Formats: sequence, structure tokens, C-alpha cells
Amino acid sequence: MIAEVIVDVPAQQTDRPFDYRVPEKWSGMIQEGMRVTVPFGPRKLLGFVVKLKESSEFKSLKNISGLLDMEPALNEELLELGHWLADETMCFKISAFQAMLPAAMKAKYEKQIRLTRGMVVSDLLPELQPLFQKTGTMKWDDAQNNELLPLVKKEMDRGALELSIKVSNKGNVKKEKFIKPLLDKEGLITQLGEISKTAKNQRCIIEYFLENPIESPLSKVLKDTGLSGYSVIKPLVNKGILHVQERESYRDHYEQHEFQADAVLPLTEEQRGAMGPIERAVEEKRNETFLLYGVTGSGKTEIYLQSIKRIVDEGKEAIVLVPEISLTPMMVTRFKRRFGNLVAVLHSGLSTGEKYDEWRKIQRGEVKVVVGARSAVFAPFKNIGLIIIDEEHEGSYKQEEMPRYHARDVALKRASYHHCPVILGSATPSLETFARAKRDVYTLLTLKSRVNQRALPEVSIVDMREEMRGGNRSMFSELLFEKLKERVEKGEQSVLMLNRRGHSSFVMCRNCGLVVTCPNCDVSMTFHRVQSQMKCHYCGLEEGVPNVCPDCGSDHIRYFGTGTQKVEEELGKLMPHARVIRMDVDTTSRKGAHEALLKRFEDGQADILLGTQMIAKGLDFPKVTLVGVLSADTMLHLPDFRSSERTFQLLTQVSGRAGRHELPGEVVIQTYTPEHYSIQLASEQDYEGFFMREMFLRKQNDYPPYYYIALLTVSHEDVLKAMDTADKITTYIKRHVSPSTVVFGPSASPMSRINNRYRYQCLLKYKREPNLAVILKKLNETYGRNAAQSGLQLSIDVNPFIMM
DNA sequence: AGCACGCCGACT
DNA sequence: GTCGGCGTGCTC
Repeated sequence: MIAEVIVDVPAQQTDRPFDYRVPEKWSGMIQEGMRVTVPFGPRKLLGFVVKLKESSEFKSLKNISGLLDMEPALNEELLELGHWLADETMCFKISAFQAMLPAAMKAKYEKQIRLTRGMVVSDLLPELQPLFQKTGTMKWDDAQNNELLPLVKKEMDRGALELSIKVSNKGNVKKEKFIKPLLDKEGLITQLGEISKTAKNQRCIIEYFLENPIESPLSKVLKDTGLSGYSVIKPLVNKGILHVQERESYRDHYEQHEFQADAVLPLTEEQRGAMGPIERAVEEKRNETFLLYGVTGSGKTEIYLQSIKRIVDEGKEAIVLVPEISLTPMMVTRFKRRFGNLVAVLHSGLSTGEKYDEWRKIQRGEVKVVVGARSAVFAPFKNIGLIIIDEEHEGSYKQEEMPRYHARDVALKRASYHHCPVILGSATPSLETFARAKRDVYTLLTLKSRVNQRALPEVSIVDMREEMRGGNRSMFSELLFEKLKERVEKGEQSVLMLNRRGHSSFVMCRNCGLVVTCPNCDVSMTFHRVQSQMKCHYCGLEEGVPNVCPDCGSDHIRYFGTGTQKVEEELGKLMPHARVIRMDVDTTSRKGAHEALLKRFEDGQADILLGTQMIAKGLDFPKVTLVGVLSADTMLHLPDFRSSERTFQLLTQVSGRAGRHELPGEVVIQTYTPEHYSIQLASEQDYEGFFMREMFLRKQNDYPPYYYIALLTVSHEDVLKAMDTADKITTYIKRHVSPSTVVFGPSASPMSRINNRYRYQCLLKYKREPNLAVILKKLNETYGRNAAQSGLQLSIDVNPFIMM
């Protein structure tokens, strides 16, 4: 038998199957989708079997050298999905396959030295013999560190030793010892009498099993008895008193938490109205896409939960995608309470091992529901009954690295394979989605009212230019400051949002106007107060703050703009009594910090929660009655056609944070452009008004959803090379596309230089471009080919989410 | 991506 | 004469 293998080399020239012979001993075991190790040139690599066949065109085949899986890592559906993903996003097949699996299943390559076949340990130099005694191999690094390489070299020249590469899983399966008594109560008591009085620890263990005569994990036994190490147990096992068995176990991130089952909430009339069509689609196994369009607080999650319940009762599985930042303990708790241990959770807070274990639970069918961020869309379920994408409009569903996929597209693809419905949920759907719902491509389900009948909060817009003219130079308008003070006095909570981290956004010389910019990226650097450092948010460069202007030598250096740190500082001055929690990338980077801060706020340990966008999503605190947006326009003027849409969505989302419970809520939006439609309409919570307005503009400018777009970015350390190549690419495209396609460029990218690489781009807008795949593939081949040598990088993003 | 092969410059 | 620079091309 012959296997076609995609090898673990992400390069243009190796992005095709290579044929290998399957050794006789594995012919019954090997299956498509399994990971294997294969010799590739002088190396040994991981590869995926994509096809099994009887014969090969190729004459001198090598053998597959090892199996890494007992079950296919990718089942038939996922294997096919991988090919589709590679085609669709223009990425290498190997990258597509790896993206669908947990990082733990990537290859770990270890150089090692091994005894040549036919050699025995005693043939070696005496110094080396003990090292090879056990396994006949040793790690290359160990040999190097212990200065053994000269000896090893000698033996290698003689042919006694040889170099080999060990290929293994990056992550490993956790094994745990389980201990149980082999004797009954009587027997244990007898043994207790026979053990010497000095063996205190052994007696302690026996006494433990007298009280708990059941099998327990070793870790539990040790913890309960306060002893440490297996060495205490071993003699008892040897005497035949205890029995030990090593078994696989799962690392459980939520081990410490207990989740009490909760009751199914009664649905409102409106919710039931939305449930009906979903239930019917589920019943009829119809591949229908729903847009569940409901204001914040309208009870979308309960609809998800009850739809999933039906699926699970029928023995089918469900995938729920949630944006990374909304995957809060609150959200997890809600699912765990309803579905207990039938839920797997996948998010970035888990360790590699924990993610691997959740994946294995899914693959083995031990769980029926997955709640997770973007990559959970690849959950290896075999019988999917429903896929849900919450906060459908969120940008985090689009992966910005190599397989540049959108989870929504993958979900729709998988749903069509499984003949199951998809629910897209949002209070502010993306224009693309809402347009499709209006054209009946998706079924629109609307939830107009909040579950508890709470009115939407009252929103005030403050014109900061007026404030400025009125002599208020602080970052708080009078209105916001008054309201904030009032809340603090009343003991109610407020949320303040500013979508910028750091202290001030930039540092400028007032004498010559120089702005401190990153030497690698041509973007202004951000001042961070705590470390008293300038940071580049794109390449991560950190530098000290200049005392004098590096250009003109003037000491009139001033900090401009406002960051979360500066707001915190000013709040401290203006309202010394208010307790503030600041939440941004800097205070939440430590694992678990995010949760801890929110918990503190929830427990009422602070009056004000100050943060960046991350506080805008999904949080639900009963005591929050005021939401302040310090500067609504920060993201409005970015060179991206979606900036209005994103501003509208963000403002609508934060506004929804206020007054979700008994107390009525208020929102204050500060802005320098109060007349802008996305700010006006967000304050009125008028999604449909915004939709109409924005659609008109998109139509005028040939943007999605009227046109599809593809963005090609060329980067090179040399400006001329980058410009020149972008020019050639643009010319090529112009010559080959159909007349209805519009090609822009080449132009400097809005981020003209990142990490010392100059960036030029070319943009295409098209309605139907039958040649697109061929053209892009061709470009990828010609310019991606010698990427390493020429230093040129070409990135192709079909349907980009961020234009920069 | 690695790694070998291979063809031209400055050295024991 | 050789060691070593990195251009070119191959890996079943």
C-alpha cells in the first residue's frame, strides 16, 4: 500500500503530497488523516496521510517510518475541510492541518545519537557505555553539554553510532497513578499489626484506605494524608497490600470550581417565537443560517442553551463560538451549569496540555458541547447538530495569521456538511450578515425587547469642543464628572471606557513638533507611566523617555493624548475617595488577572471600572448605572472602511452595559465629532438606521457587502524592492482580471513600515472574479517561491477584516 | 524550510 | 593547491 503524505515543511515547493510505502505491519492500521513520521531527504519529519492508494508513479519510494496516531487526527470531514481551507485562504496544506489541531499535536523534533543497528553497548568506548545502557540512545544536547561530542564523533566515524531525529508530539498525555487496596478491612487491620512501628508513613496510608476503601488518584491520597512522593506507597504495593494502575487523565482547568445544575429559564413570547424556526430546522436537519438579531439583554444566550439542549437530547453535538474576551467565567459557568461535564471549553487561558485534553474529550465523544473562541470551530465532532456564533460581528473571528480564515465561513462550510443549522447572534450584526438576512439568504429572527423589560439606557452626547471652549481642559466633561461623582456618593458603580492603553498616546516636542516614533515601524510610540518607558504597540520595542527633543534639543517635551493610566491618575486627583480598577492589556496580561479584576469589581470592591475595549463586551454587573465613553472618536478616523461600523458597534455594546437590572442606566459619550452618524445613531440605539446609512456609503464606494475585496501586502526591508514588486503585482493583476473588477494600488500601506519592513499594498474589489483563485495562486507561486532568499514577503488576505 | 551540491575568491 | 562563500535545486 502507498500513502500520500503532506510533510511538515510550510513552503511553496513542498506544498504537495509525497508518496511513501506503508510497511506491511501497518497496512491494516494506517488510515487517512493520521499523522506519521517520514524520511524526507536527509531529515525525518511529521506528515499527514491524505490518501491511501495501491500504486505510485514514483519509482524509488521510501517507507513510512512511524505512526503518531492510533486514530486519525483528522477525520474524513476535517481532512476535506483542510484542503478547502488551504484553497480558500491561499495557505499551505500543512498550515491548514496544523491550524485545525491543538498545538500539542505539532511535532517536536529532537536530535539524538543512537547505536547503529547490529552494534551493542559493549562495542562502544567505555566512557560512553553507561549512557547508552538503558535505551541505546542519548540526546544530542546532553552529549554537547557534557563535552562528549568528540567521543561521539569518533564512534560515528567508526560507524558504531549514528545521528537520528526523534519526532514526537509537542504535548503529552497526562498519566496518573490510581491506588486501591487489594485487601478487605480485616486484611488491612491484620497488615497494620504486622508493619513495624517505625514505618509511620506506611501505617498512615493503610489507615487512610481503611477509611476510604475505594480507588483514588495518587495525588488525592498524598494530599489527604499530607505525605509526599510515591516512595511511601511503593513498599505497600510490593507487599501486595495496595494495587497501582497508571491511567490517562485529563488536566481540568475548572477543577477548583463547582458548577451547580441550574434550571431552564422560561422563555418570553418573543424568545419562543425565535426558537420555533430553529427547532424546526434542527428537526428537519436543514442547513439553514439564522441571524438572531436581538438587543443586549434580550436573552440570546438562553435561546442558545435551549436549542443546544434539544440537540444533545438527540445524541448530537453543538459548537458554540464566543469572542475570546467574552469567554468569561460567567459565560463558562452558564454552560457548565446547564450541561455539566458534557461541555468542553477551549480558550487562550488554557495551557497547551489543557487544550489538548479538551480536544481529546471532544474527539472521543465524551462531551457533546464545545464552547470556545475562534479555533473551536474545528472541534472534531462527528455528528454536529448546531453551530452557534455569538457576537457574530466581532473581529476576533478572523484569524490574522497564516490560515487567514474567518470562523463564520468555516462554520457555514461545516454546517453544510452536517446538514445542520447555524445561528449567528448579535445586537449589532456585521453589514455583510444583516444584508444577507434582508435578502433572505439568512433567516432573520428578531428580539426587540429586553427580557426583564428594562428600558434601554438614556444616552447623552457631550461635545468636547464646547467643553474646551468653555475652559474645561480636563478629560472629563462637566456632565460626566457630575454623574460620576453622584454614583460614587450613592454607592453605585460606573464603567469608563477608553480604547487606548498606556499613559499618553504620544510624546511630542512643542518646539519643533517632533513626535517620538518607533525606529522600526514609523508609528508613534506610546508612553507608559509605570515603567516610565516608551513602547511601540506594533513591534514591542521599549525605549526610555527622552528628556530633550532628539531632533532640536529643546526641553519642551510634552505628553499628548490620553491613556488609561493617565485617566486613572486624574481620577485619583479629582476624586480621591473613588476606588478605581484599571483594566487593559497591561494589567491583565498575567494569567487569571482578567478574572480577578472583574471579580473584585463584581464584589463591589471598587466604584469605577476603567478600561479599554475589553470591558465593552458581555459583562453584566447589576450595580452599574453609568457608562462613560471618554473619547468616542479614537477609532473613527482610522483609514479603514469599517471604522464607522466598528465605532457604532462598540458604542452600542458599551451602552448596553448600563442598567441591565433594577437600577436604570445612563450613558455619557464624549466626542469631538458629535454630528457623526455612527455616534448619533449609536446613542439612539438605532441599528437599522445605521445599517441604511452605512450601506448607502458602502454602495457608493464599492465596498462590502456590495463588493468582495482582497488585499495583497508586499513587504521588504528595502523600500524600492517593496515598491517595485507591488507595482509588478498590481500590473499583473490589472492585466488578468475581468473588466468589472477594480484594482487599486500600488500604494503605501496605512502602516507603512513595521519591524523595519516597508509595506506596499494592492487592493482588489470584485463582484465575481472567476480568475481570482488562479491569479492569486500564480502570484503566490512566483513571489512566495524565493521568499527566504530575496527577503520579500507577500501576504494575501481574501476578505480582510482589518485593512491596515 | 533544511540540506547538499557546486562553482569562484583568499589563504595554509 | 584547499577552505569556504552562498546561489540553485531537491526532497517520495
